[in-house]
Amino acid sequence: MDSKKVGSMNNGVIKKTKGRQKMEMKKMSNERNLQVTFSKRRNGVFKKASELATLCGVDIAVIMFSPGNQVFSFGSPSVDSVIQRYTTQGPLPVLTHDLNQAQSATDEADLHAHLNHLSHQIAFEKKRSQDLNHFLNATQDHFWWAAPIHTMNYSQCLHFKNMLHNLKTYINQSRKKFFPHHTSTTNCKIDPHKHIFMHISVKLYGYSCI
Amino acid sequence: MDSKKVGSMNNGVIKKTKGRQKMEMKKMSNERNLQVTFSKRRNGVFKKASELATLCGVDIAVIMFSPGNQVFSFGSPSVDSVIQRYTTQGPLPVLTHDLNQAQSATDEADLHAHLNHLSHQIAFEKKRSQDLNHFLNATQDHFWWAAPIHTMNYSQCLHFKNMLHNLKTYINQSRKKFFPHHTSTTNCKIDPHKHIFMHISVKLYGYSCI
DNA sequence: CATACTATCCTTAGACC
DNA sequence: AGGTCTAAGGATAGTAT
Repeated sequence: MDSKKVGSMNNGVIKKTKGRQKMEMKKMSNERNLQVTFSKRRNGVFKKASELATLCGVDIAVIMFSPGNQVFSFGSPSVDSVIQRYTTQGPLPVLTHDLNQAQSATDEADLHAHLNHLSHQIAFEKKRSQDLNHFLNATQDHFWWAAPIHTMNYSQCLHFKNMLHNLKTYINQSRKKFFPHHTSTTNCKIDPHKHIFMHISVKLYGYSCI
Repeated sequence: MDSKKVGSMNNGVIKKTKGRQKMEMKKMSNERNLQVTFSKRRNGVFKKASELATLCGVDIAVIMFSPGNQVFSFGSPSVDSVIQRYTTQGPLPVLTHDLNQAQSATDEADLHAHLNHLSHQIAFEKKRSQDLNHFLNATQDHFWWAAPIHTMNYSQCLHFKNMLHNLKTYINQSRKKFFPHHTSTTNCKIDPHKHIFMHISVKLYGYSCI
């Protein structure tokens, strides 16, 4: 129904929805929003880089380290090839942009914030190591792709994506074959072009393997 | 005056203005437009990267080679620092850096040792995947398990079955962990932790493996 | 944490300077 | 090469799920 629309109507009163607001160019204070924003914008940057590579046929690499000290990268044709080319032929100071230089002044407040941040990182790593430990204990003979998604690099994700795509196809075939009257549908969304660094989603409602 | 508006009026005839058109995701044919687009989008990517660095406090590097083989780069705090960090610890997702603060030296040492141990295991898994990727790059083809199921031989099917079994186990694990009170089998999210590069979601309503 | 939604704001193709 | 303008399409902050 229409009533599902968020913020459009509420008790017959038009409620002001929170659209996009002008972004203040400084580090976000709200940790929660920061996380969401990072996730979104990270994909945004990767997408832009991918489009640029496709449209203009340029080689490009993007490397970033999240606040949690985790690495994310995108490369066309590959991160390593671009880096190698860069280190070989081009550390020439052609164009280095320093747009965000205004905040590079490190004062005591920054240092304090940094230390605070580091302790957060420690906590994060600790939790993460626990997750990994549990996982490793649980599956002695696991395959790489069964590892937590965030440990995969780009090519591994591609790999995984292809696997899921194929899996979906096969599942659909099997379902039709063995459950022709099953009305439910598999819902595996694989965006072919836009989000190449992709989001794939799989839900296991019921699975049985002989 | 209004007459300065480009394309709005021409000889008393409303002329269709050229707004932005939906972009076809392939290399642009027109050399001139390609050059212009590259210049615009290059700045766009740099801007996005800069905003991401500022808003979320991430270290990021962008390197690209124009069609004319010219280097453009952006880095926060610097391209080289990010590259170095990437080449040093990059392929390994975990690994911390040392702290100057000796607040909890014991915990830190413990944690570091633990992470080190885990990183070895991860490295092992990484190597496996790299070997696989290498082989697959050589053939420039799809991965065997990504091929239609009927082209698999017996051992491959076995392998695939194990893969699915593992996937299922892991998914269930994750579900129990993050949705302990979720009684239904719906919505099994692979969501071990933050910073997931992609989200997977598959519905398996019926699957049978030979 | 990821995602769906929507209102806003931003980016940019194409043409012109 | 850059900068301007316009209109369309894209990106995304905040929120709820």
